[in-house]
Amino acid sequence: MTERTMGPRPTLESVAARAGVSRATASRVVNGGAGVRGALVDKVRRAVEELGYIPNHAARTLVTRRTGAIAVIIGEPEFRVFSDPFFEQQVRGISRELTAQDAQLVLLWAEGPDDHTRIARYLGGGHVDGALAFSLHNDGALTAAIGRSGVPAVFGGRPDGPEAAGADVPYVDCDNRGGAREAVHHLVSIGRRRIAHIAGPRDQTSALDRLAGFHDVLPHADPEVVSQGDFTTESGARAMVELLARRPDLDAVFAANDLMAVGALRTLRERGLAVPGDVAVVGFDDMPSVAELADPPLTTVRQDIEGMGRLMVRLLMGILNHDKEAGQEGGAPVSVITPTALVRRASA
Amino acid sequence: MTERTMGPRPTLESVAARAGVSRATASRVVNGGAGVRGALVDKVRRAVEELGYIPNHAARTLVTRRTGAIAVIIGEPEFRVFSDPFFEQQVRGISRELTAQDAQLVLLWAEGPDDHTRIARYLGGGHVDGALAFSLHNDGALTAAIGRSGVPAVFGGRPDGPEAAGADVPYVDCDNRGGAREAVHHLVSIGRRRIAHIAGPRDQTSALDRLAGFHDVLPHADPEVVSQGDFTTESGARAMVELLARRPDLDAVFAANDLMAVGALRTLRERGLAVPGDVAVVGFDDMPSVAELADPPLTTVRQDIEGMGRLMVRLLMGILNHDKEAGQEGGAPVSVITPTALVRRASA
DNA sequence: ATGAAAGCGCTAACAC
DNA sequence: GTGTTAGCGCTTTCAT
Repeated sequence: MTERTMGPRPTLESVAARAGVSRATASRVVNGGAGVRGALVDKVRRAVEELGYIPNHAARTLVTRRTGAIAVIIGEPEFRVFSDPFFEQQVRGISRELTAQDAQLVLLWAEGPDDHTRIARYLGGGHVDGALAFSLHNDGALTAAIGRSGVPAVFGGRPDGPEAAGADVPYVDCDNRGGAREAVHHLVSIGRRRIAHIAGPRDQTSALDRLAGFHDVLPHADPEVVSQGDFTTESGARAMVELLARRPDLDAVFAANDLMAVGALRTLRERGLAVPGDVAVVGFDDMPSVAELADPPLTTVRQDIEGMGRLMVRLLMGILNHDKEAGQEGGAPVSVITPTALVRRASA
Repeated sequence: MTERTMGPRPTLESVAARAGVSRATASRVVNGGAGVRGALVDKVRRAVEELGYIPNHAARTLVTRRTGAIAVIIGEPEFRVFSDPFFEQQVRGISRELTAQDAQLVLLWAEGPDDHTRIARYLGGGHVDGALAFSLHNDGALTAAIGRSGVPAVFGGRPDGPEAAGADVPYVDCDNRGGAREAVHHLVSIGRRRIAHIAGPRDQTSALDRLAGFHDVLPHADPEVVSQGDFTTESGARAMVELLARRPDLDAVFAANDLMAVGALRTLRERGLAVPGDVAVVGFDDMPSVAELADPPLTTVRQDIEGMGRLMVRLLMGILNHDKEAGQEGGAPVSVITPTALVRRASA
């Protein structure tokens, strides 16, 4: 490696000197070179190359008031947030889009209430330009802390709770309600009439919205046909047992996510019921290694999780640029609801 | 919320003014207050409180040349890095220790070769004080890029490949070889004599070291008794089939990780062989939701994964502080090998 | 113990 | 187009 005995790191000053221009011109070139004669642009570029110049981030931030970094805040009401494939996909989408926009991802892991103030301070400290957070349950305090910090933020999933009530925070979520409607419609369209629902946690908006979609199509459904789960496979199996006890004659079930649908499949198999022959099953999410590998493969509602992650970034960037230009609060923040699509496989 | 119509954010200047001291004194107080009269300390503290002053990070970094941020670099030769529970635990340990040290975690996700230069540039750009990376396979280029950047780095797992050869990079790893020895010793001590090994990928040092440990205890083992796996449950099951074909009389098997041990358990069960009656099985890792829940529960070698994550941070911080004081390269970087412990359960 | 002042590296008016 | 200049907010000698 031909590494010149690197003294102190080269500064814009040294680049300018070497190129025989002023610091201002050097700066212009480094930042795109608009309004600088081609000859000089070349000269400066060469100097940058030869010196191995890399702009000093702190100095730049100090004057521009932009850090180029975005915080991704992970609350952890549950164990295993990261192992969750849903989550991983979303963070991956975020990471990719951030990279594409040349921004950095600062990971903030909130493990408990003590961390809320720490995070609020951090956000308030101007370390990042904006924040991305997720609407998990029990995170009212975190949501509030983020709001208080004054840093623009976008949520993944529709926020809930009193803190979010009038707040009108921008978020990205899939059309949970519409997707659920489509799922139930599908069951109706293939002739099912005694349709049950395995609902997700009552403190997660996605679960509530899916339940609402179910009721949109079946407004007169008996409360007995909806059983409560918690998004785990186990709970799905248990809920299916309950439903079967209450309604032995049911001919279809819509589970609020794939994992619970797989649990239901298990119970059904144990009882010797054929799917979809006796009971048709529809899930939600279209989790890669879940829906496709289920037995039988799961008909489910797909959502573009990675895309939602990317969208969160774009939305945030939009808000940041808007803020910059419009000075004060521009138009109300606009949330994005992404479409879902029914994926037909063998289970319904 | 009593929020004064916040104009521009308060600066040290305004704090000093309000406290009736100089900026220098205010700065001293903000940074611990050493060598400042108690009365003044109080005054300044109060001003900070009243104004809601938060130090400007960029300005501070500009003069101190310290960012207070550490990069965590995630290479991704495989799909599903983050879903890996091993990985999650380690990152969690890192995150916790970083928080404890009041440092920030900047996540760098390297998805392909194109990202190497991007990452090298980022590291070289002085955005972070140091970096943490992992020794996955096929990451020679990444490792090299990190090295070239000149930023102090600590690896998780013993690095491999030509790039790491003479480089002598600091790393944190568990005593894979010693742990493997202990596992095999245990099998010997309970009277097993025909012991086989299911090895992990040949391009991962952890797998190689475990294999070496196996040979330490059984130097004359026939090559036939070691079968190749890739750390997945599936591969463990297949490897067990092979071993059984080659050595129908084997009475014990040491798998290089828990997942493969579980696979072996499955094959054994299918063949109607009792564990540990006919064949004793030992794994490696003591993965929470794997070893304990296996049937029968797995005897395995435990390593403190989260602790290793924390150690990576401490080691890095040690290097950073050392660099700062000693000016130039201090003593050679010292890696840490953490101890393992055999956990006896039912399988051996 | 405290203050005055220099300067970290950069961008952005503003002049030319 | 290009250069000059004034800070951004902070830490840190260096006097006092």
